[in-house]
Amino acid sequence: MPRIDIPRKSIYRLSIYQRCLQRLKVNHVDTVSSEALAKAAGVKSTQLRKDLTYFGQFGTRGLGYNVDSLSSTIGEVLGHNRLQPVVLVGVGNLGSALLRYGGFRKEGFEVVAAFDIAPKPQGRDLTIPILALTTMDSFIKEHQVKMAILTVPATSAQEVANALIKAGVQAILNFSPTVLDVPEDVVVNSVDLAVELENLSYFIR
Amino acid sequence: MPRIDIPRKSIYRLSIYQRCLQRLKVNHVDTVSSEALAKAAGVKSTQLRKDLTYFGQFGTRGLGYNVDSLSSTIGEVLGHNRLQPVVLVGVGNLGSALLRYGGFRKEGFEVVAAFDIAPKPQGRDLTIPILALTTMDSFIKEHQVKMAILTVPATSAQEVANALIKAGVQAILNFSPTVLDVPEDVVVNSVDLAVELENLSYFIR
DNA sequence: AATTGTGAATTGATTCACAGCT
DNA sequence: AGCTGTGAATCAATTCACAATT
Repeated sequence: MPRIDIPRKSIYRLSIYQRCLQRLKVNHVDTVSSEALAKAAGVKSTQLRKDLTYFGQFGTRGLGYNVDSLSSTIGEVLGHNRLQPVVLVGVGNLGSALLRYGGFRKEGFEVVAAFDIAPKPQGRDLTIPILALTTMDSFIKEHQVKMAILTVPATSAQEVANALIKAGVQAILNFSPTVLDVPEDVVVNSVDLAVELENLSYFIR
Repeated sequence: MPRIDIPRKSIYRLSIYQRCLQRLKVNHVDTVSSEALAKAAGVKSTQLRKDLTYFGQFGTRGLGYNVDSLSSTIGEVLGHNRLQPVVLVGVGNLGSALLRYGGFRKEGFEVVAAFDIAPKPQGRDLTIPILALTTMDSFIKEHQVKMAILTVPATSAQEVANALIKAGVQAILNFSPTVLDVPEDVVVNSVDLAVELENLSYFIR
């Protein structure tokens, strides 16, 4: 696995290409040029081609890419052609909104359980069980969950992250406004809403 | 304003330093070295120092940085020492969760109004008015709003973005899973939850 | 003695330019 | 003729190494 020297950003863009391809598929387009796909994804065509060559050769010179096959190849590369179980920890405002947000499922992720210190009765519209934090470790081990969404307050984020990792979680999508300290074989993507806003405010005159 | 050749990522990190400084302030620490602050922010000390020099010299050699003054300098640079009004468009699951999420206010942002095609009666716990999309343009102009949070479905994202920009919005925090096409004097930060998850799934073995 | 600030070196990502297929 | 794939060139960001300062 030469996963190590492929730019992180290329992997991100792969997801974006994937989404554009899906849209093309819906519109019954079956072939697309790097030029056209790149435009839809908001990047240069050379970048798209370079991104793809990290993983192999998927196009036909003179013609372009087959939408179906490129899409399934990218799916394979991203490792989500099978449904991936995910747990969510911290059922506050944001946490419960994410639980209700169905968008993950069609992208290949299934939130199989949510955990909270106060395991409130799940809302009528929720099918996902909200369980006590104390049962998290065994649940993760039993269901071999590798991914987690972290929506707890900043003060407990590190502690919960440690527990997740100890139980076997390898990737965390972190919404808590904290820098998590994790072993190097664990990946964290942080989404910090305040930081995003602050960043924007720099650019307005 | 030499805003143009300062790495975007440096600006992001500024926000993170800011948060760490805030924490130090609470703990009554009044001086910090680049080494210590960098560690808290999860970066190398040279990077922190380089980031800061884009804006000036704020430290004392042999000693470090004054927490208070560095924090207020960064606040100035990021342009949010005054309260910044923000509108939110699209009061679905995610949108209403963000409305309830109070975290923005203490970072200097105030969500002054929310808009939706179907202006549902605002929940009992919400003080923010939820208005009809048709009133958005005049509201934004009247209140001179420069920033918006976009939480509408992908299908209407571009259209709503156009309307926001036409009304005078200069920065958009976009949660819709779409690539927005905007004029170059408008900044967009996109948070795409599915892309973040997909990206993580690449890294788990 | 400690720690910042910064030019130079390095590493990494993007874009160019064109060779190679279909 | 058209479009991909890719080594080379360029551009950008990070890290190093150390001079400057308190």
